Amino acid sequence: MPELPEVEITRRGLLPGLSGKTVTGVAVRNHSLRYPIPRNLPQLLHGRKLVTIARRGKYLLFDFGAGTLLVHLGMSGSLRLLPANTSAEKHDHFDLIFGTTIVRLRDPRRFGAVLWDEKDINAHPLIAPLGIEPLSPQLTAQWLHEATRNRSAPVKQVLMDSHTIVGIGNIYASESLFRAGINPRTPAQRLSLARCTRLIPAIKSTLEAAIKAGGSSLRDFIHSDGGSGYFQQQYHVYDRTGQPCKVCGAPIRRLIQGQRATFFCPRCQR
DNA sequence: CTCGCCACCTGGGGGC
DNA sequence: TGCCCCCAGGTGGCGA
Repeated sequence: MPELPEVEITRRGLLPGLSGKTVTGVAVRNHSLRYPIPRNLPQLLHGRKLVTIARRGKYLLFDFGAGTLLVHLGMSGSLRLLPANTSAEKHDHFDLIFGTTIVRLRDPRRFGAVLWDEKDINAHPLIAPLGIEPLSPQLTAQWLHEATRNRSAPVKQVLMDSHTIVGIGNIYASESLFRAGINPRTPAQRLSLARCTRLIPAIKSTLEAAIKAGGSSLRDFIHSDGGSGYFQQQYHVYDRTGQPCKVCGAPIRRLIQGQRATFFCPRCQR
């Protein structure tokens, strides 16, 4: 389910209801996610007060001051705020309980993660190697141009490489390249500075639009089906194989890059 | 270093 | 209805 916008929408949806609250319990129904959920997590978390929720890439960082709970939603994860007496369903693996309110992780494919760290979170082995935040002012055309000079891989795959830029997943990589008019197969090192200058605002506007679309139905996203904000997105190319380009009418094409589907307009994207 | 491929896991949809 | 195959929004780890 989640790329950066969905993770950010989740963060914003959870924060107001949880900041300053104290953990009264933890329920783990299935430890076997991408990494095992620590066996002693209930003891580790009990009685701790949540300071805030941050985000780094697609990781949610529940900041308890003296420690951090890392949560990754994988391909199919979602977090929702629910009344504490809500019965758990099949793929509800983990609850963080704050009195009468719980945060529940549902993740059918179990590619997600729930981990605990008491050291400097920025030094955590899963966090330290992460690349630049796409919505930060640090990400500029010049930065991208320099960062791609030795990258022979297709630009689409470089956009999805979390050690370069975080948060851009399969959907928004295709959508950003469409907005920028760049063919996804272009070797990243062959992007001119002028093309980087088109691509950066395309990435930022794509992600910001998705956050905005999700934010407009935040209540639904967090409180009901976990996905309603997401599907209001209007895709230009993603999952539109054979349908006419909304700009030029040419049929949208699908190809495989790194075992992932890529969608693009062969006329608008050169 | 970078690249390209594999693995992890479950469920939904289409074809027969 | 059942089976089989393909597909799915992520990413760490491997060998080359």
